[in-house]
Amino acid sequence: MGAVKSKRMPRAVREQQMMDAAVRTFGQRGYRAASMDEIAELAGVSKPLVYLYLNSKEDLFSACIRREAQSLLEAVRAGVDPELPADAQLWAGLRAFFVHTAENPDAWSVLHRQARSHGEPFVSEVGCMRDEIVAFVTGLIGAAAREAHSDPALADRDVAGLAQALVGAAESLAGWANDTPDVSAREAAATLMNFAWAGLENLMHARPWTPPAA
Amino acid sequence: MGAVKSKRMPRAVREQQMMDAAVRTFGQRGYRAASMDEIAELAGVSKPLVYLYLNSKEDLFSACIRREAQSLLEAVRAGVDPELPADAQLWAGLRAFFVHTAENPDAWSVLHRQARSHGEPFVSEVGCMRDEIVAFVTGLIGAAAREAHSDPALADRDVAGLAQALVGAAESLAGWANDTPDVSAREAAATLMNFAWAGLENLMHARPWTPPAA
Amino acid sequence: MGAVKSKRMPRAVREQQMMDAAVRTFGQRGYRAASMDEIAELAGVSKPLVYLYLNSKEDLFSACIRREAQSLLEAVRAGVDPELPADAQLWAGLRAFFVHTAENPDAWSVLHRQARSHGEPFVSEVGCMRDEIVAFVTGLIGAAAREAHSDPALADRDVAGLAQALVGAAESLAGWANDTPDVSAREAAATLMNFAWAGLENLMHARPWTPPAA
Amino acid sequence: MGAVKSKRMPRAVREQQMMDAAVRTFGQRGYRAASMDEIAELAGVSKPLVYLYLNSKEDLFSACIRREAQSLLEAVRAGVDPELPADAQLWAGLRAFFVHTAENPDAWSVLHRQARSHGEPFVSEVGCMRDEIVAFVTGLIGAAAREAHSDPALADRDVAGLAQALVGAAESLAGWANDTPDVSAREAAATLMNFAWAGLENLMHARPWTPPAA
DNA sequence: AATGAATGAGGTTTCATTCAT
DNA sequence: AATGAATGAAACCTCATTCAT
Repeated sequence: MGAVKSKRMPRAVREQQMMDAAVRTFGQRGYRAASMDEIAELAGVSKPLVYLYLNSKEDLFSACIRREAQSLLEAVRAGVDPELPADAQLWAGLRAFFVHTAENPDAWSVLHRQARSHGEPFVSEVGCMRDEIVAFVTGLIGAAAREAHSDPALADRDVAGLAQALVGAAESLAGWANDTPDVSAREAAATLMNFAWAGLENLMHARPWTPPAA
Repeated sequence: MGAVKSKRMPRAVREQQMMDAAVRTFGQRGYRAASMDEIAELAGVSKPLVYLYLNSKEDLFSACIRREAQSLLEAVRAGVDPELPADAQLWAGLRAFFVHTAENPDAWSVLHRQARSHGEPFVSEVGCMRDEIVAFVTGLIGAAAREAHSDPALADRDVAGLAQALVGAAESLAGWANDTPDVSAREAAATLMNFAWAGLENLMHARPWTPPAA
Repeated sequence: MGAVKSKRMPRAVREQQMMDAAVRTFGQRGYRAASMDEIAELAGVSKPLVYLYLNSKEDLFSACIRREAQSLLEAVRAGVDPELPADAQLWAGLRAFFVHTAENPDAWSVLHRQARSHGEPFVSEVGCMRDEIVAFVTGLIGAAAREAHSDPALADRDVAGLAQALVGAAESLAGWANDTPDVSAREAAATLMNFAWAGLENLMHARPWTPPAA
Repeated sequence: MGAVKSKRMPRAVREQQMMDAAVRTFGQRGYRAASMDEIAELAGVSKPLVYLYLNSKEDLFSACIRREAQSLLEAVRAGVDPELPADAQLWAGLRAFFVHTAENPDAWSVLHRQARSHGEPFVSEVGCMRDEIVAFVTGLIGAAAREAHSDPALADRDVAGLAQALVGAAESLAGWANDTPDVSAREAAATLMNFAWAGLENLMHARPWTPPAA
């Protein structure tokens, strides 16, 4: 099943193999339901080696979260060209995001579903990554507003709200796209972009929707 | 702690007590980490009684999912007045949704986080509820389009995508509102409405954002 | 092997059976080498029941220490008649002590050997019992000195030193008597009494041995 | 931490380093709780080297027992001058004993506590040393009796009992002195000498304590 | 209607020990 | 002379589940 069982690998390589197996197992079974036995077997090593290198189930899970969070962040960053206009950057970033989550569904499950359902060491860990993404998006939205000479200038609070909603919707759509056949990354990105860009424009041109008198 | 320990309750009441305890425990600990011991203790009954009434941990979890899904659906339906215009209906539905998730955070955790991370019997169960909500929202969007004499008519596929994105964003915001202090249900609803309505209007007036040449 | 395997005993009885098995196992194998599996089997129950009733290996060991320390103390106290003269009381106490340690060699091993080699929760626990015994002996020696109208009065510090040496020697002899065939409790007691009483008399008559000029 | 990590030492030296580390670890943690990992690390070598030189944990422990037993015996022997009178020899031997055990508490813990709590290969090993010490003391007591023209001659059996009690008391006091702050080796030796010499004199002058009619 | 007593199965973790270089 | 890589076996502990009343 797992990787070809080749013996006596250098530590760094084995560690990556173990984390690959761990991400797959955690992503599919969840943190609690995943067993170290299964992870070790999938990695093609014995359980004690997993403990020798990665210390404990908790540490292993944390390591996975950090590795995959880094990987996702880098994928998004690598996908955008900072020379382009803001809407093109956002579009590129969303595509990169959905492509990455589609290509690494277990990693996405670890980051989005499992890490958030299992309490404190982990929630913070993904929280950091999410904050970085939100900051990135916030920057893009701000830049877009300036490019459009938005008048009156978009309030910071509105920008933040938009960014939160956008990232939230993206997270949710990623899960949906993964779980639903025949939804391509590009399609998910386009749907969201449509949604998001419209909201942006309306806000920038001071045409917000207002609640009826409560 | 749990309910006052009074003996000899009719079955229906006891069952509800057990499910209350179960929802709380599942919501906070997760499906795997929750133990039948803890649930029984919190419910103020012995473990065999839980098994007598609810059969197994899996059945108990399913029962919780169904009960809470129903409860959420009813809350949303009860919140909207079908006589109002579509945007007012949407606004009311969102508020009802966010109020309910804020008032029942454990139930929301069960539906949104725990049920979706634990494989097949459960994922389908929440899937049904979600489909009903999506259908409901789809209906609203369609109605809104007709009210606006949208021309050309909004494609069904676009409506579906929008509804998905809207529901996804709502789900995401519900978690965010629950986890973040000082975010009221009303605020979450307004943020999302702003976001959503703008996208809707743009689409209905045929001003979609189009991707640059791929 | 173990107790007859009779099912559905009341909790208190089962607990005693488990502790009997535990004392035997801990006494013979040592704290670390004893396995909960072995204890459970010897007690004729399954391992989970041991954990249900006694919580953890550490708690089980502590419980054994406390029970056996109590038992030994009571045996010694029951053995002496406070109406008798001090030397007779000492003699009776020693006999009771050696009889008890001979009849419960595993318990004595737990108290004297195992508990003292395994760090802090346990060392204090036996320390308490030992202190009670030392106090008891100190009282007897003081009484003996007064009965003999010791002149000059025996210094408190000397009494304490004697009591420590006496108890230490008794502890040591108990192990020796248990490990050596053909040494009766009575014989051990007589040897020690001989040894101790002589020291007492010399001290009481102010004939201490003095080191040569260092 | 452990020895400075210098490579390519001759085997004999490395072996001593390992045994130093082993004695320290066994003495503090106990036989079972000590891990070969810890010993190897403390010795500044890799685990396979420990196995290459010392074969197994059991062999390593045995080797420690033998080395430390020898060391203690030699210390005691070196402390006494056979030209002196018997009481001076006893006094010197006790001092040497207590000094050695105080200076090597881990070694003493190995010999007195750990070796005796872990079954057969080890118990015999320390038993040998103990027998040598008892024989040595027996000789001294006999000599003292002869010097004193003890009349009637002290029965061999009494001498043996006394020697056992003396050695037992010494062992016990050694532990007590190590565990109790502010008890010097000299003080422990004096306490015991006082105790012992009095008993000896009484016996030699045929003034034994006799139990009341049993 | 309800429970005290009990367990099979499986989880994480540690450890003495060996292999190949 | 020395070690990095690796493991079989067994330890402690937990949990869903049932039996007998």
